[in-house]
Amino acid sequence: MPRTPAPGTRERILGTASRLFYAHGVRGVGMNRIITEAGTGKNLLYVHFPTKDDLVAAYLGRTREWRAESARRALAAAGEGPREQLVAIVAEVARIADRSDFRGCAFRNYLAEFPDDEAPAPAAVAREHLAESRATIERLAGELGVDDPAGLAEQLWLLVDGLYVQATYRDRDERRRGADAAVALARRLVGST
Amino acid sequence: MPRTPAPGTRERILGTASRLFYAHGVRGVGMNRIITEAGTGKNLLYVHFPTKDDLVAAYLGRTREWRAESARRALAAAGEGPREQLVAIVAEVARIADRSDFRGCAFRNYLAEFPDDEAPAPAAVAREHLAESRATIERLAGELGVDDPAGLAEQLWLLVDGLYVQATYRDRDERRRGADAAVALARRLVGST
DNA sequence: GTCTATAATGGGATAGAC
DNA sequence: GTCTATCCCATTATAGAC
Repeated sequence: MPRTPAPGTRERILGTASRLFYAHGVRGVGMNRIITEAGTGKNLLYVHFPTKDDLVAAYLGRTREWRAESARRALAAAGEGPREQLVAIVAEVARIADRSDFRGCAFRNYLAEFPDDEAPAPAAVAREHLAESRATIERLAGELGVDDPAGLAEQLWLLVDGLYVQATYRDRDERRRGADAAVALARRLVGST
Repeated sequence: MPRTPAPGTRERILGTASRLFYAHGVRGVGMNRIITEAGTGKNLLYVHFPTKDDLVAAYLGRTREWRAESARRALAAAGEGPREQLVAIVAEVARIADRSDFRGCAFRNYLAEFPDDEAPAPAAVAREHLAESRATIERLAGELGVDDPAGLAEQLWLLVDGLYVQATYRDRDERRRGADAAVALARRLVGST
């Protein structure tokens, strides 16, 4: 019976690849660099991830998981009403966008880099995450009982989009100001005190 | 005496390259493809643009010019007060973002694709354009005489950022709704009727 | 047998030569 | 415009270390 391969290997490769893809862009990072920085052999990487697209899809899937987990925790920590939950969503993005190592949304960055969906698997992960995030905002806006829940959801989603893209080109002080403005505006939009 | 080169050649090359860079991303378009689709010789292209970075910088510079011209026209068509001018800025972006061939902001897309500024010239063009656009909003917000002009400028800038990034991944119907929401929110923020 | 290290392969990239 | 030089890419094959 063949021995189980070292259990940490896959995670180590994926962690290194994720860090590099996120920091420098997917096309800006070659497989050789991932192999070198992960300290693994070339063969082993291709056992776990037969193609680069598989590795990219795993990177986006991993990012999607921790983003969903982070959002889930933020919603759990907020009050139960849809008003508090909507503010919590924007505030969570604002808090993330304020981190020094944050360089924008991995999914939006990926779709900007590959507009033609030439790699179906990673593009699907990115689009699914965006659709799911947006659906949450639409659902909460609907529970709010306002006149135009769809319009409110659009406006809040604009703030989320804006927060993310600012992180791709603004310095940290500017991002901080953008984050504060986004949270303040979100509170105003949902009619919170 | 050597004949003057055909005057349209440079523009034709640059036009073809711009269309391709914008549609498929800078890294997604090779020089061979530009040469083929422009119907020019390889020599001629490298005479006008010695390196790909030169061509990319010219593409962004050209885009910057028509964006500045379009914004100038929108401001001239709007009322003279800062209130109307600020709404006109957001409305102009919303109108552009609604076009079927629009695929987001060329500068934000470029910076998402090349986060490391490895090519100094194009990155400088992109960052200068963003800084200049933002300065216009800050100036107009300052002329408005509100309590927190910097905060208002941040909020309007979030809308502009959001409008642009939505165009990179949403379909046209969704973009239309986002554009309407952005203009409505901009009016509300500046206190317009 | 599991992994690393390295060479080899085929394709496409920029760029230059003629 | 075609042809070539040089390089980097993803991927595969080979050789060897523990």
